[in-house]
Amino acid sequence: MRTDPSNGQAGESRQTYDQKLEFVLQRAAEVFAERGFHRASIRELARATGMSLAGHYYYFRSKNEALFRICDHVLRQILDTFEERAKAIDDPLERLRLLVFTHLEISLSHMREMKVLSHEAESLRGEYLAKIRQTKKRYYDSLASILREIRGDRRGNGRDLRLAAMTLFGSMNWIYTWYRPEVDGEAKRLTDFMLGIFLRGFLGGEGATARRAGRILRHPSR
Amino acid sequence: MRTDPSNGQAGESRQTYDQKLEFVLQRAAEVFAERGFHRASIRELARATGMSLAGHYYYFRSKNEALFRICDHVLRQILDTFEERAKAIDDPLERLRLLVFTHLEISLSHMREMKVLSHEAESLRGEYLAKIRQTKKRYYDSLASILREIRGDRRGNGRDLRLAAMTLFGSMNWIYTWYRPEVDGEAKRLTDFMLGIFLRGFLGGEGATARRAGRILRHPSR
DNA sequence: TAGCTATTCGAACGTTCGTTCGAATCCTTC
DNA sequence: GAAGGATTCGAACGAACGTTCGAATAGCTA
Repeated sequence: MRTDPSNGQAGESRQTYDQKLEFVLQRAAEVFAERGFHRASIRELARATGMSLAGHYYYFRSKNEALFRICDHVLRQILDTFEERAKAIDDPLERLRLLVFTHLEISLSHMREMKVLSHEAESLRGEYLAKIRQTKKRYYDSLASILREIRGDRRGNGRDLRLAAMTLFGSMNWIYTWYRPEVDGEAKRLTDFMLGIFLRGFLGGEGATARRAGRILRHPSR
Repeated sequence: MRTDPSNGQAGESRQTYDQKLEFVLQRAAEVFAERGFHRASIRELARATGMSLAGHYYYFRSKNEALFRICDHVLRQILDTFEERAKAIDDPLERLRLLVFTHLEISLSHMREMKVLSHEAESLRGEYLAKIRQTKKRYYDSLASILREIRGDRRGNGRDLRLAAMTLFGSMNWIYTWYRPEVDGEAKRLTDFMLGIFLRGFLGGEGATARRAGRILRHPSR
């Protein structure tokens, strides 16, 4: 049995393994999203992939590892994409728009993985849970630091900042419970809407930053 | 075996039965909230109540019925409390504040039940699921109609209204994932904060309604 | 105290679960 | 076409699950 994907022989076979792993995890995400992690069995996963029950254990050590990989992958995808895109951006308002847009864009294109992440990640145990929480915290810190910068530490306190961040995360992470693509439009529209509500609310509609936010909200740069 | 609580003999014994049922469901909510509905077993519930495994089937027909009762009870509690309180209130801004406050107040005082409702209700099947969804829709319609009244149908469209309602619900329903009473304060503070963000954002900071909302937000009536 | 009903229990049933293991098959390389 | 690792499979394991059922107990009424 192969113990570590990176140890395999190089070339074509390596690629095939990674592709199949991705395929298996994608189907797993669909099954977990539809049925819930604990209710879904690996026998159902077998039905969804066309493989045998035992065959899946070639791609993950346990059901929990499969869950971890799904959660970790989509969470890192959001965080990495945001950090890559934000490298060239200094304006905190633009960085906030980028964070919201990236979050929503990946949420809509990976709805099932996001549902699994939001809904089932806390079922993880031990090291798996610790790693996911650590990445989530890194993500939260990114948002909090942007908000702190936007507000310029002139008003409010740390508790308000925490509430603001959680309020925004709540709006975004709740999407998987109601979003329907044919009704609700695409990521850009949702970004304009949710960022609009949040930013006007967060800045209180007064001051120079708020007026600049008003211009950005009326003429979004992307 | 008793088939319907309301058929029992009257008086003390009746009261005892209802009290014990409430006790059992409260413990069940704690276990379901902590472990998740599918992972939690009735044997664990037995450990939490001090009763035997079989004894629980005197209070509910199935594990699914227990879940339904928990969800239905807390959902109705929010809706009924809000409708009762809102009877005497005409101003839609005040009604919105009442809705948010009631939702948050009951969320904080029944955090475990709310977590079960938000997290596990979609695991229900058949008639149970239909009933919960129906009540949720009634609740959504209440909010949507208030928002429509506030906006006065002057701007935006039905889709925007839907997004606004879901954005607000998202902020409120996400609370169970992060709320810590010693850090985040009580329902009134959360209401002022979340309603403030949402209302300024929803009204766009312009027009007479927005100015009136500004006054209400600065001098909350409760 | 006797009798009746409400309440609780121990024990078991059939099912499904995650996981393991040795064998079978596939695919590449020589 | 033989060799050898990569990949897949059938079959089975023990454990845990939701639910049932008849018996036992508790508590009230007569």
